[in-house]
Amino acid sequence: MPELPEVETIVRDLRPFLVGRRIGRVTLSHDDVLRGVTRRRLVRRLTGSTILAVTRRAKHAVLEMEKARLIVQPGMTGSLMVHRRALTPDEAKYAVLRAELGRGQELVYRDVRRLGTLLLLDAKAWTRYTRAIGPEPLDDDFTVEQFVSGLGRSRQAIKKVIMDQRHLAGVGNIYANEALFSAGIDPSKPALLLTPEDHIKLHAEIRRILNAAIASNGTTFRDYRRGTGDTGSFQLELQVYGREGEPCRVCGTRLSGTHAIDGRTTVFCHRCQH
DNA sequence: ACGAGGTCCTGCGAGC
DNA sequence: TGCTCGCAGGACCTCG
Repeated sequence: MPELPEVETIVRDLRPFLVGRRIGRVTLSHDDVLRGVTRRRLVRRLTGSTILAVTRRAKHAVLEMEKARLIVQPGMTGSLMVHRRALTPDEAKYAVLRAELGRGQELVYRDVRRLGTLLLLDAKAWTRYTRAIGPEPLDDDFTVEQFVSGLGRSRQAIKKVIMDQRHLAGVGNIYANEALFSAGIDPSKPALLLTPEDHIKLHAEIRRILNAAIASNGTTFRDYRRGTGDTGSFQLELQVYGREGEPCRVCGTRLSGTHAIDGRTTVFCHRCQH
């Protein structure tokens, strides 16, 4: 679920509540969200640590502490928020990680499907981890040239390539669909067949849409909630995602849908996109 | 090297 | 009403 704009929203919402706070009691309901760390080690490392910074890399929220970083990858249904009162039974039911912050506040990672993951990385492991992820599309120095070199000469569908986190950070299924529509590019077009004009348009549209989605606090299609617990509102601005069979907002053509690209829901206008 | 497909999980809505 | 089936915003793995 959460793609770059959703995680960016979460991180911005949580930052004022988390920076400088010391973590008290920590509980974990399921071990299956952990990667490369045991429950025992995670709990021991978090307990008593002070959160120094809350940042985002790709689709991950990063809590930086003195000796380690907690990486939260929300997957499809993960959410992260600070509760300022006792959790309701429903909130508690899917709370995977709970970390007390004092003053009756609690940081909660909630994940219904538990496809999300938690990692605990030291400085060296973090460097290795972040180096394997592609460039941040919203960085000031993310140029068209950098974008094109990241695409490689792949014959794979452009949609799959821009969703590949090794090539580009943070773009998931919703924003890949939207950016390709706005750029007028067929999602199944092999990356190596994109024209220089395609590159310029797609680079610009990815950035424009991600920024617009952040301004709307993300897309709540179903589960996504901001760090405040509220929904985002970019779903009101989606042009193609979730609109299969409905008329294209530009030309009125019935929007097509397929699962042929990497098995993911793809919606596009066969008249506007080539 | 690449594409296809399965896997991890649970909930929900459609259809019977 | 109640059941089963397919599908869901992600990422990783194996197989051919």
